[in-house]
Amino acid sequence: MIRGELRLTIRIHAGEEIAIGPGKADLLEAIGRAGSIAAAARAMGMSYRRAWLLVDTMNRCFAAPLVETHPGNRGGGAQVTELGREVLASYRALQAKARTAMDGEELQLLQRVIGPRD
Amino acid sequence: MIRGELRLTIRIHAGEEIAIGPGKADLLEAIGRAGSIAAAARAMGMSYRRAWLLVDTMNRCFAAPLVETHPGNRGGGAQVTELGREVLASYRALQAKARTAMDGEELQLLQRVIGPRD
DNA sequence: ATTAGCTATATTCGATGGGATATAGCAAGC
DNA sequence: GCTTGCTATATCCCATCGAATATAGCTAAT
Repeated sequence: MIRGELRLTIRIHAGEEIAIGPGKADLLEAIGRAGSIAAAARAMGMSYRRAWLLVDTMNRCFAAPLVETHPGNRGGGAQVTELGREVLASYRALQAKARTAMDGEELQLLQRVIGPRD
Repeated sequence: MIRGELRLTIRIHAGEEIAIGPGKADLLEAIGRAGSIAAAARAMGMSYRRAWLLVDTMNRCFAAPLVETHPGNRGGGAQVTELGREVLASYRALQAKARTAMDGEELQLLQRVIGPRD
């Protein structure tokens, strides 16, 4: 019998665009680890184009860039800025707070009544 | 200067499908008010087809239907079942708990650093 | 019986998102 | 100076989503 899986999505919008959400947060982390947009994209199994577009949106939505980029092979790549780290940490903190806040009887009820067929 | 708008999305998955999320919860409420899928769809500005598909998914994902339907003009329509009301109430409670849990300095930081341009 | 308005379903079409691909420019190492 | 692997961008193609449309069956009121 399949039980319900909770998925919580936090997005912060800036007008029409999504300044940060789950995908962008993950990408930010991946860039921090990988040191470049291209390597982060490969690690996440996403196209460079998509990763670049996400970074571009983030950088445009915030008061200052979350990711700094430099062209070139050995000297090039991308780094997460100080603001980027702050934003990421705040986003993760929000996720954690929301997640723990939801533990309770309502969630258990919902998960309990999820489909006993297939 | 545009400030960030928070959007919190709670989804409960049953395998591949979404058993309930923000759109289905709103639809459930609209059906409760309108008394039919068709009227609810009109009220929400969505096609009957889409509304029906959402209802179908909900009914299949849960242990018992959240919406009971009856064909026909005057005697027909759709009602939210007791389980449907429970699920909706629980979902709304989860939303409220998560929303209030997120109020704090992290959220304020995020909203403060959202784009001062355009 | 006819009509109205619902459920239930198939088909078609247009918009959108994202992958794949192709350049072009740049910086460091060889 | 050549190569490599990054950034930055345009183009094309395909899959998916949902609106629009078209039936068909049902039920109650007229």
